[in-house]
Amino acid sequence: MSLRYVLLGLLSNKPRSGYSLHKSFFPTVRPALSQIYRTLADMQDEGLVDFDRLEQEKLPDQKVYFVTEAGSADLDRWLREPVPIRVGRDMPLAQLWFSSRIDKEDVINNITTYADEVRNLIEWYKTEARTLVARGVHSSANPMNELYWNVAIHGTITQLEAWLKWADDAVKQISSFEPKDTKSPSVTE
Amino acid sequence: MSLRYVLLGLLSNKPRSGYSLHKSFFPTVRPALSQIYRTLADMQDEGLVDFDRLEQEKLPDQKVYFVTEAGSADLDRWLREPVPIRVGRDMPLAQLWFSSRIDKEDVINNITTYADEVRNLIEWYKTEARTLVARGVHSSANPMNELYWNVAIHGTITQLEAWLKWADDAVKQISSFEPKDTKSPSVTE
DNA sequence: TAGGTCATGTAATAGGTTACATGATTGC
DNA sequence: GCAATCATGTAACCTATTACATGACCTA
Repeated sequence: MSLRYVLLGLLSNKPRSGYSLHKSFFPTVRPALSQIYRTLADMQDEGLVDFDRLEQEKLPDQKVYFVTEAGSADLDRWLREPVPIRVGRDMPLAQLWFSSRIDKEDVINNITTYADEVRNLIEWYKTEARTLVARGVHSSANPMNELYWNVAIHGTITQLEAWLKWADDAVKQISSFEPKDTKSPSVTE
Repeated sequence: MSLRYVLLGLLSNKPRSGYSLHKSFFPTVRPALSQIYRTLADMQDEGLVDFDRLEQEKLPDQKVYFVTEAGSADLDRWLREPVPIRVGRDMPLAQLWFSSRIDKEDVINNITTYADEVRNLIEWYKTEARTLVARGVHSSANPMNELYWNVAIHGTITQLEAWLKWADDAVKQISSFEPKDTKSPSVTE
């Protein structure tokens, strides 16, 4: 996902701690906290971010990270540059590739489980995600943010709905498929 | 993608060398050859695969890997188990999230570039991929393979078509969007 | 008093890419 | 003669996950 640039982007909206950055992610795509800390440390070494120490009474100190000039320039450069697409690497499809080794029922079962999970995700993006974003828009100065954030969420939902449609088709095709011999082993060569 | 299981699956169809495994992947999802060699070595250490050395005249020796009993059991276990889905981590969407920092025209430009790439991929999966698979089916004993491989390819195409549809929508929405103030900086607080 | 939130991290492991190294054969 | 194909790998680097470690405060 290129964590570095997402962190730069988030910090450019508002400086915050590693802990707070972690919570800024949707739960569905949230990286490990330890990874965020390490990436921040690396970026600081490279001069892309820096931090102010914030002392709090009764709570632990925070390192409040912000984007430097160099970091800001790097982010803008990245935003203007086309980034690679990755398709066809999904594990469920990889499984299917070799599924003739197992029973049809097990294959259908997996696809169904998968579809249920996707349905939940769609629901989440249509409700929770929209709510989170609406709050975020409120705290942001730029009027374009609402547009872009909605378009981005719409993108994820479009993807998920494509998976659902595919899963339905797949289950139909697989369950209705009748090979010459399923039980009696006669055609071996 | 869980390379280990894809390699086990490919080898379970037919034993072959690391070099040959590399060529068995669609170019769009092909891992680095060095990664394949390393994964094979790891799997051999764990007893999931082993190899016979094939000496060729005029060509370098091959290590022809095959799946062991343990490897076969491991593959079957994995095939029956639901695997995680990952959605929303696509870099183009991550970019969009922070694109209010750059010009609308640059954003549209990126999405257009992306859509062109997707169109090419769709074309490829509908022609080349089908051809490659047709050859593969021919060399495979199990009658279910053709079904599963077609369903898998259909899945990738469905995904790609969803991206295209989204890209069209996105460009329309972004180009028609008119914020209150783009040039004159008046609403700052 | 047990579990959750706030807040920082290290260490080990796994997965993946790019660059580099070797060397014979084949086709243009 | 030069590039591509066949065939093996090592080394460095980057990205990501899981487990472990610390410690104060707050709530049930």
